[in-house]
Amino acid sequence: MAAPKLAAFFIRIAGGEKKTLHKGEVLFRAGEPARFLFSVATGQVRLVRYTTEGEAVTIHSAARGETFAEAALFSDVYHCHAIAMGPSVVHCHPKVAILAQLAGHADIAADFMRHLARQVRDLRTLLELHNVHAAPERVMQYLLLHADAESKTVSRTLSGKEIAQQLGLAHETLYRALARLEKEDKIKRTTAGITIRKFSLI
Amino acid sequence: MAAPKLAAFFIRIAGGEKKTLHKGEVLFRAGEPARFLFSVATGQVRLVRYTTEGEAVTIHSAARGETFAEAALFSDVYHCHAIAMGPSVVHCHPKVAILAQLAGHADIAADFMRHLARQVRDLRTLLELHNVHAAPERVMQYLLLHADAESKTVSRTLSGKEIAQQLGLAHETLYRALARLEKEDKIKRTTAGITIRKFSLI
DNA sequence: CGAGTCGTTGAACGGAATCAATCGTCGTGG
DNA sequence: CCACGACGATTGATTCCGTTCAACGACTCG
Repeated sequence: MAAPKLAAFFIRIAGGEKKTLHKGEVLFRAGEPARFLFSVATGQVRLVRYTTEGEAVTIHSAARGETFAEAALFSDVYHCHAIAMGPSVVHCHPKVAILAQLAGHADIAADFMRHLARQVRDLRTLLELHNVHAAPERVMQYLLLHADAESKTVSRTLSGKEIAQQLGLAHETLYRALARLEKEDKIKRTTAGITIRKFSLI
Repeated sequence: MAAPKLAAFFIRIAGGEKKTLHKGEVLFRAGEPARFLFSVATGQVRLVRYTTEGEAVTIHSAARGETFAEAALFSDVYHCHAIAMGPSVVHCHPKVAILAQLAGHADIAADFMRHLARQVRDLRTLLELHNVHAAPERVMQYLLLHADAESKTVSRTLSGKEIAQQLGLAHETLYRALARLEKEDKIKRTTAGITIRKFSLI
């Protein structure tokens, strides 16, 4: 995923301040003036809208390393609520500073576009992955897409639960799929990560 | 979805030439120099990679109105293959022309960033939608997100099959979900579109 | 007037979610 | 330093519902 890179990009051009949230704390509400973009250092922040009946509709769950509210750059107010799902730390990047940088430096603007385009591509790939119905197959393709080309290994940067959430699987299903793939000798699990035995992307 | 708007944006700044593809025709291959960005006028184009074993991995299915290969802007070569899934017409937008416009006009660059950011937001929303497991609920939330605020109606711009594909559902399941929602009096289907009876987003 | 596609409903199967329980590890505080 | 709690990883049993296969009417387009 390119999200961590985008977070680094934000930090580089804006120098954000940190903010610590406890579980359930509201970072911003719909209608409030949009002054910051955010990146998640630790924890998880969920963006939700509410129906007139009070039912919540989740727009996005930003996990560790991901950014959110980029659209705030082009909007006066936020259009959803941001709520911490657990104890979390977020970086706040002032919108005006980012806009100034983007307007003043064509190379920085190009960088930003590159990062957005990459994120679009990654999201579409992930979305396509969700259309693979068989769990072991979906996991295998995820691993193929994320494996290092040289070592054919996916490092343990994300926990199993986090990967399962990305893949839209229950974590039990993910572990079962991994166990099955290992039994079929398609992957090998070590402390370092998961190594692919048979396949690799051209 | 914002994709159609992005397509219009491309056309506005680049003036693309049309290209007609028959089913199975290859638009570009991985490794070829990236000279164009594309938008789908009619039909459907699929982006795929292949494993060393020859197994196809779909990266993205670009439907009518959507754009693809935006990442080509920042890459010398394409990193996947593009294949028409059926008889299709695509607009080809010369990369150099777009880059020149983006570099020369800060307002156009800002437009492009806005469109990319919107697309990121839409994709994340769609991704989140896939985590709703119950089909009627998923369909309901899709309708809530896409309904016109005034009329509370989703117009029939996409066919049922296309919506089902977006939602990651078999089309039969979508129709069953719609039938059930209508029986529960939550929606009303007319020739104009689908009207939401009870809910609406704040 | 066919051919093809969309919309719709039925029946049966399979597999993922869910509930539940266990084990290991890490950090924390007493 | 150890007891405790929290959480990740793992496996088992059961339920449920979405997929799949199948069939049919309606509609459009050539």
